[in-house]
Amino acid sequence: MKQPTILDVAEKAGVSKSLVSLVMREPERVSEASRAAVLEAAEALGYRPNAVARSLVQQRTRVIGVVVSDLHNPFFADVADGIEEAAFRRGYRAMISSGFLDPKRERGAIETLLELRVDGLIMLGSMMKVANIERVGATVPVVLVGRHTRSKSLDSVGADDSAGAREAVDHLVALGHARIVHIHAGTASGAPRRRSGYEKAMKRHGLAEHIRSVKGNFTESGGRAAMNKIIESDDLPTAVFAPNDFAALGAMEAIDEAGLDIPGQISLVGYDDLTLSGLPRISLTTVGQPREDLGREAVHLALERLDEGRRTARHVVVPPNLVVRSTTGPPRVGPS
Amino acid sequence: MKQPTILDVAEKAGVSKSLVSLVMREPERVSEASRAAVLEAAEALGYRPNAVARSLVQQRTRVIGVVVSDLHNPFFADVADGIEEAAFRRGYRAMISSGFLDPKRERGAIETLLELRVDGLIMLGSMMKVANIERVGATVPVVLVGRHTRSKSLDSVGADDSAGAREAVDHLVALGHARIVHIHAGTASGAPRRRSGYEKAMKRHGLAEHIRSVKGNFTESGGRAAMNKIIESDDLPTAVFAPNDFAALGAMEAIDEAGLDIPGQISLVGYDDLTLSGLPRISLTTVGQPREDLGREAVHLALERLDEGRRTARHVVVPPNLVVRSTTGPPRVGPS
DNA sequence: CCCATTCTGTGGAACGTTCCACAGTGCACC
DNA sequence: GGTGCACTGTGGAACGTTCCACAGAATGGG
Repeated sequence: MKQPTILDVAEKAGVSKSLVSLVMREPERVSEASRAAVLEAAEALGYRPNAVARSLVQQRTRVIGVVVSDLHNPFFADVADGIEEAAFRRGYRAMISSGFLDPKRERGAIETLLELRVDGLIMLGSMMKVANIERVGATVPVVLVGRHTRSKSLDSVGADDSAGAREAVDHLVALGHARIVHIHAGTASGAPRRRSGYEKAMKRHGLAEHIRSVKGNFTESGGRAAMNKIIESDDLPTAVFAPNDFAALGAMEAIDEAGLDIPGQISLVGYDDLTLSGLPRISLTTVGQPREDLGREAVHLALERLDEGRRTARHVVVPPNLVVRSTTGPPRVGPS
Repeated sequence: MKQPTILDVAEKAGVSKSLVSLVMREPERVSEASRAAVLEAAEALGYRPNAVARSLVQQRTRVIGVVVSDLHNPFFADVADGIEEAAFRRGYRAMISSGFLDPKRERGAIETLLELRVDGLIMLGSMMKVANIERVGATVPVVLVGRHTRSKSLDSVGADDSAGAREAVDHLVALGHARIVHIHAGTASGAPRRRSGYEKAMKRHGLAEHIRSVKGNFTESGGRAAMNKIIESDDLPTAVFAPNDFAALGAMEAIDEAGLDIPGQISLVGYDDLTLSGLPRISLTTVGQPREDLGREAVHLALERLDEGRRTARHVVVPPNLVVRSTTGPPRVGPS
């Protein structure tokens, strides 16, 4: 059970510990003979370098901490994939931890990661206040994903939610819709931009009078409740723009239950392009984000600070893309 | 950027480093006065214990490594949640790493985790050969989740796939089905048991002559392809039992496209009870597994070895439960 | 043939903790 | 009033690496 150390290898190979260390790190700088002896000894003993000891002396772990607000959200899983991939390629690894959709537990996860001395921190869909995160940013580089900020100390990367909302509205207007309602998700990560993007786009099309936002959130039940409220109101819109796919799914359920037809009576647009949104029975029109790119870009930002010494904040915005499926169509013409 | 150490705190508080350490670990053993002085100094400096140094001297990290074969599979996300939860409660934390559905990369993830000296390893849906994993088991406690093994050195926890398959068949037979086809997923994790469970249950019902397995796999496209083959064959069954929900979803698509009615003409049962299977438009009858329990049990097994010194392998089996939704119903009576 | 340079390899300090043996102080008890 | 014990606190060793200054041997140029 006790693992061999560098000293065991050195003894077995008949060399000093320093030489063993050198073989592990820069084999080309060691003579053929010693290198072979060391490698053979290491192999025979089943030696595995102790990253803990290395981290202690090097004052860095080559680990990037990733706090995911919700592991279940497939959106984050894709981003996390991109992060792991990119980190690995640059000689780092990612350590993923869940925030359990709770700012307190998220705070705890960060604290743990910092005690483990991760070199950088990437936050996916954080629920915490930016000011609190900024305090963390004083210790290690922090990158916010999917959340915009003007912070001077934090980096961020996210899709252009405002542009995404505009694309959604443009698409609906092009189909002939005017009475387009937005379900908004309050101040949640990215939600305000989607809302203002919707409002701006509506105005640009001269539809300011039809702007109407109903409070919901990023969950299925939130979308369902909001949609029910819309259905119960006396004027039914011809299209609904949900704040994300989960909410859209909830809205879809509410519409189905009300016996209304999608897209015949109500067109529906989501946001995020989850895998499940592409299932034939769902086939939701939605705004996609380049998820793995977001992850890769986040790693890149962290490493710029870590390895290249950048000190000023950068905020990267990537363009979203509309994915048209079967939940949108032209509105029914004339009075129903 | 340089973080304060225990020595900085000791100096500021005017005590020895040992005392600071003691305050951090067992505050009640320190006099009121010194404790206050130390805590105040720590707070003022923003001191955060260095887990790397602690791990080095304690020869343990209190971290459990989790290798997930595929982060996108929501099934694993749920299990991972249970793991993190249970680990945290017992004073450990989980470090999640992806295997990217590739044995080689899985192997790499394990190696990295071992270099970081995780105290235990939990493998979710591993793609590696058991023999290779057993070698790892010589170093740290390893728990296999969702995969059965008779290994003498590895622990495992999984649902009783055979019983789950039986429940599925029993349900279909109770509805009046006899021509029940199984889409099998070859030798993939858990698949053989589901298949043999199906066969045994069919025999028990005296339906041995109707046993029919079609090759598929655990993916949507695999389920779709298998279902298409079934549809093209000249005798259409009245019910299909898929190896998991993804495959069932693929089968559902194939059935929809063929213009057949579910459950009118074909009943469909999946396996895993993914969240998306509960969506109203999908509403798949499926066999559920207590996912978070699996995670909790896995942590428990690892900690039994770690903290209680168990040395013999344990294999825990938890019962699955059938979730009846809308894709199953009585077969159409008489000749179609 | 001597000196400078390159090539290999070495020993010790350092990283930031924990843990252990031990020291001093004060108090109760006989 | 001495003895023993509980209570607080201390200093040093240890954990397994990396890194640095340096040493000795080999090589090459003049």
